[in-house]
Amino acid sequence: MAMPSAEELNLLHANICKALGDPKRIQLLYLLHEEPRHVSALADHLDVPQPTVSRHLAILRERALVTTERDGALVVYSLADQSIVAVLDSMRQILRDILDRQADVIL
Amino acid sequence: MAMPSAEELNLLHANICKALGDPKRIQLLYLLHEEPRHVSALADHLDVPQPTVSRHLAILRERALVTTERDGALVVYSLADQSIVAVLDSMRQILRDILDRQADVIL
DNA sequence: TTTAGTTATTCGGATATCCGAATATCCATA
DNA sequence: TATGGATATTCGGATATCCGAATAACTAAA
Repeated sequence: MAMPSAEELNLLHANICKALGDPKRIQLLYLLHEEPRHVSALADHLDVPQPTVSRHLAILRERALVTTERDGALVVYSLADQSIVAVLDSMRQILRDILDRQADVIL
Repeated sequence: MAMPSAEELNLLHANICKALGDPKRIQLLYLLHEEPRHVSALADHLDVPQPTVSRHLAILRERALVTTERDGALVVYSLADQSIVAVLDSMRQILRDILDRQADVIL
């Protein structure tokens, strides 16, 4: 993947968007923006079972959106690139504008 | 949907990301950023059957990311909010940074 | 009102994603 | 090396998404 073609880049781009396309994963990224956290702390914050969080984290990890570091028995997750939350914030602003303009948006 | 809860907002947010999570739809948004275009023009540019483009456009339309205007027999699509491409560009930059750092990213 | 051109929808099967539950793996400590 | 806590993975069925093909719906012009 030294020089991805425009087509490959679009595919990777879409895969990142797909990784963001889940409410739990969005919350995970915002939580990790506050501070690095280990898995069970994230599971507590999201109030979902630990295996579910681990699967979501694996998806973010495969896309290289988060990184991991071992701390004894814990695995601490961090954002690979803090600017991902800026992207999420921009999208949220667009969403607010859309909601202001019209209300018949698919839930 | 006057005052969406944080949870609802996350869901809408994820739905927008999901709408972006397809290479064809990303290309559609970039094409519409260049200029408003009608359906068959978009189909030609993407080299996919017209019904496929219409279905992708419907997904973007349901999320209010694009708007339509009739011009005789044609239906002209436009970006509802031009800043969506800024978001896509930011994501693309993050993607480039990721690719620069490591190569084992899921295709 | 017929015809031709443009766009939207439906149907079907293949594929992908989701989650709960169970379990495997890894690590530190005793 | 045995134990317990933390994390990752696998399996299964339900659900969602994808695309090609066929067709329906709409528009303008004859």
